[in-house]
Amino acid sequence: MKKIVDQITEILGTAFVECGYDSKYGKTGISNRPDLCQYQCNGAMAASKAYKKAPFLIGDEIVEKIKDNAIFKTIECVKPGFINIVIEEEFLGDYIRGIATEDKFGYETSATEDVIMVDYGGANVAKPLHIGHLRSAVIGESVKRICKYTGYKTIGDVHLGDWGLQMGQIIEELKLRKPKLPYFDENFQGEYPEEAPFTIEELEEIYPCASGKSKTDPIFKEAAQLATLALQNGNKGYMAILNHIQKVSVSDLKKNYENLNVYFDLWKGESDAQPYISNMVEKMIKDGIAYESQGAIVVDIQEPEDTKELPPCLIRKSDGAANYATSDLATLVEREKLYSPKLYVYLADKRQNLHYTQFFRVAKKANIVRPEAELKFIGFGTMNGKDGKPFKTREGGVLRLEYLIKDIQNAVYEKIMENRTVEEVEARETAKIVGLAALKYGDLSNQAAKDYIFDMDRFIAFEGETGPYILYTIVRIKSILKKYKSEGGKIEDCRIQNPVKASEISLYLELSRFSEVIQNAFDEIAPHKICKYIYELSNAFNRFYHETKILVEVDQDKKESYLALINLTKNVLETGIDLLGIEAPERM
RNA sequence: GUUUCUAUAGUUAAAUGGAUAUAACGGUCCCCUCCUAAGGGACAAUUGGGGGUUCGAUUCCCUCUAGAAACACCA
Repeated sequence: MKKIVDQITEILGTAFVECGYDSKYGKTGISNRPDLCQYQCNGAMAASKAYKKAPFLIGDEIVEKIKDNAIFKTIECVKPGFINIVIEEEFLGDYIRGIATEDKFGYETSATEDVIMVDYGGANVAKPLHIGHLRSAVIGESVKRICKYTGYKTIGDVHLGDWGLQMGQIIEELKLRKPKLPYFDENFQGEYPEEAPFTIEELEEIYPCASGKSKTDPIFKEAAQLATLALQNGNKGYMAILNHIQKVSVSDLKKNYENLNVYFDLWKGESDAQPYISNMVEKMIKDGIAYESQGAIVVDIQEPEDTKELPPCLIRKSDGAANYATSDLATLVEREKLYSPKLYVYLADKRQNLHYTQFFRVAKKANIVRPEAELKFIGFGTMNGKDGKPFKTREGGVLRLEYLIKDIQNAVYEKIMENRTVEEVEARETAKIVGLAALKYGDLSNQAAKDYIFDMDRFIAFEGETGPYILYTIVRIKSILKKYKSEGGKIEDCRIQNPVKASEISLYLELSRFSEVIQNAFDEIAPHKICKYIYELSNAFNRFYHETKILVEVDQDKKESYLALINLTKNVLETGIDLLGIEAPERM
């Protein structure tokens, strides 16, 4: 269904053309002065310069041309040259009746076969998720869902950190602890055991221990580097260990991500790119793109139009091992081969900006991706404590993600128990859902690129722009609908009438914005736009709710219209939170 | 040193170059005979400094100040 703003833009665009101006001046948007009008067009002012004519003269001409159109209740040109528009209730009513029955509330999908690859999560094997992984998972999941909703085939890849020095460190430490394992016996011929020689708990202890040693003990560090290289050269025993590490870690990570409502389509890792590396690097050298510098292989990425200096990208270390950029590039080789995405979205800490700039440029320069493929980096800021510094535990350590989630769920539980008399089991269940929503909404409602302050009390508040407030609104609607159904009513039979009261019109207008918001959130890859929208929609509903008695309304048509309206509101809100990766409980 | 990002009410955050900068929290006040008051309404309060481009700048450009970060063999 064509969006209301687009319909108006088209009418105005035609009028501009008929009056001898360019159609682009017809561009109309939501008014930022709701007290004056619902929609506004600023084209007359822009046109005034191009056509050397006073803006209000142009505006008047346009208004004169279309003022009799049935969709406008009022249309006028004011002060410098704004064209202010209020639409007819009937037109609005028609539109809302339309979106209530259409798939995706009338959102016109791009409906292509194109693929969007979302690279997020970024967990490392052998290492539990900590708060540093929160934003990538939460924002990435939402971005993936938004892309999918707009009609693209979307693939989410966790892209595990399972390669590089960290693996060498673990192998070396394991060798010191259990030297008799067959993996370390070069003459071992048989099959390696199926069972991993460690549990996830041991692994999570081995890794920081090894990584610490590597910093203080140069002998250990060298051994770890050798092990890394051996692994990268395909040492059989080491590969088998890597396999164990992956298996043990992935099943644990899956569980943890599931608790966050985050699901990946692919569980690939850096190690999967390994087979592509040598050919890729050789080709780049042969093509004259990559060259040797200080023993390493690098690629220049400076371009003539650059005003600033960009350091070259290192794609092979002097000891011959692969590094970060190498595996990212080689991963692209595989992704191009298997999926040829139209768009790649990478989510990572914004501090990695330079790395992504370098790696994208190399990918383009070496033709690793097709020229038309687009590579986008969404860098996000850090989650800080109330002191404005990166969030730490009381002891100054890095907080495990599961503990953070538990903390917030417990806090919500306390709050539910002090307010209501709900069964403990139900309160626990509700607190789980609401707590997660509070955390995710608190994160997603900020622009990704900015740092934000984690304030538990604010996030779990039921007032203000918070997850719980949105969920509360949904629950409230559900409870009215449930009551209606229990009295024998059928929501499916209810038909939406044209809006009458101001609060009703506002609610209709909010609902009509849905498609626009989705498009905007997708274009800018900005989940916070959806947060803002569902918050405003909730507000519009609550205002309407406050002054409208729904179930006791005596006029049957009106009552049914209200019910259909709030049902639609609920559906839109539920779609909205789903795009954020949030769920709503039945009761709160 | 070079480069990047950030700067908005007391606090936390919004704003395709548009009108009187928008919300929330906190503050002051008001509203339940009523489907969840876990709600609604009212009031006070903000664009770091200085230039420029523009009819019009929180937004674009320059500069200063303050904070954060990245700068080849970690990922």
